[in-house]
Amino acid sequence: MREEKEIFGKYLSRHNFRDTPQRELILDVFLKSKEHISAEELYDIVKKLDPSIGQATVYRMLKLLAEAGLAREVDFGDCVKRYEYNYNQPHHDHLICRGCGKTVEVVDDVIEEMQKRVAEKFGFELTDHAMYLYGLCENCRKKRTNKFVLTTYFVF
Amino acid sequence: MREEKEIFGKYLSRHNFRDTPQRELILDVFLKSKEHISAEELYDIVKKLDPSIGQATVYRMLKLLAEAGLAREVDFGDCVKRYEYNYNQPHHDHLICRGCGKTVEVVDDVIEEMQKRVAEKFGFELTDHAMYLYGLCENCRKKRTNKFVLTTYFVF
DNA sequence: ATAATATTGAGAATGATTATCATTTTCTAT
DNA sequence: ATAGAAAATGATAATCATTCTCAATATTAT
Ligand SMILES: [Mn+2]
Ligand SMILES: [Mn+2]
Ligand SMILES: [Zn+2]
Ligand SMILES: [Zn+2]
Repeated sequence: MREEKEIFGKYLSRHNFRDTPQRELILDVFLKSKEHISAEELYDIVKKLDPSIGQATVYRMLKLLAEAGLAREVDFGDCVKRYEYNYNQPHHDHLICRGCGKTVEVVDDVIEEMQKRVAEKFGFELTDHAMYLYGLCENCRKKRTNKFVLTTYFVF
Repeated sequence: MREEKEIFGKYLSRHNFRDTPQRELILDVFLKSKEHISAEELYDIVKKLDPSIGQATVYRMLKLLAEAGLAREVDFGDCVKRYEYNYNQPHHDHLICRGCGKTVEVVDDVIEEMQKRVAEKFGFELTDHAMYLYGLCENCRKKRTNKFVLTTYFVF
């Protein structure tokens, strides 16, 4: 909390950007927010605390946070940019349930290593990657099965 | 070519969809097109052959092709849906150059296997995944290096 | 305090995609 | 071949997240 604000403060002065109450408020809310928040979701919280804040400011701020290394952008496949806390966090990928949207953060060293090798095999130097594993969580699998049983039961 | 048209014809009749000259033309063009084509790009080609065709029809047709299993949707991270030929094709992922956009189709059995295991470890049944490896191709790395050398030369 | 510069909020604009709807086309049963 | 039901089409409007524009305001270094 304290440390992140310092990091961001340094980022601002390093770029001759200015410290404003809007930026401070948005940073506070972001740091307290749950993971994978979208600009709209963040804006909804922020405007309750200060209705005068415009949504463009929230969009702009999230971009700054990503540039400052405090946030990472993710996209679970719906083309809505979501942001997660990224300061001193180890890299991870995501496992997402197609049924309920539940996400799990995962990382596998073998996969990470093989990705690098695959890239090198084709003369590429890997800079980054996007990996999203989609599936059905335990709960959603149960529901799916029940529905199927029910349907066939009625049909025949 | 012949086979794909048959597949699509069966798909149409199975769903009580109709065979139209627009659909035939768009299918023809899609089958001849280069990989990873967007709706707009396909529309640009199609409208030269038949200027009366609307772009909505092209969008609708690509959705049908994906449903019929003839096309697969991909998104290289810019939130533009692209479609690639998918009939009897083995699964593959993509390696994309951040410098020039060049793509390479890749697949790694170890990665595929580990993805399944990671999902299972968290109680998920994997249905599909999106994996995009981003990097710099050999050419772009050379350019990048040259630019860097030049810059530092001038700065110091 | 001042001037230079950055930031803000409102609203317009964007760009890819989808929805709407009146008109036209296809298919199927006569 | 023909009529009638159903589906498809093309033009256009709508959507949605995001970015842009710009006049008004705030911050910062002097
Ligand atoms: Mn995450
Ligand atoms: Mn491909
Ligand atoms: Zn679930
Ligand atoms: Zn390249």
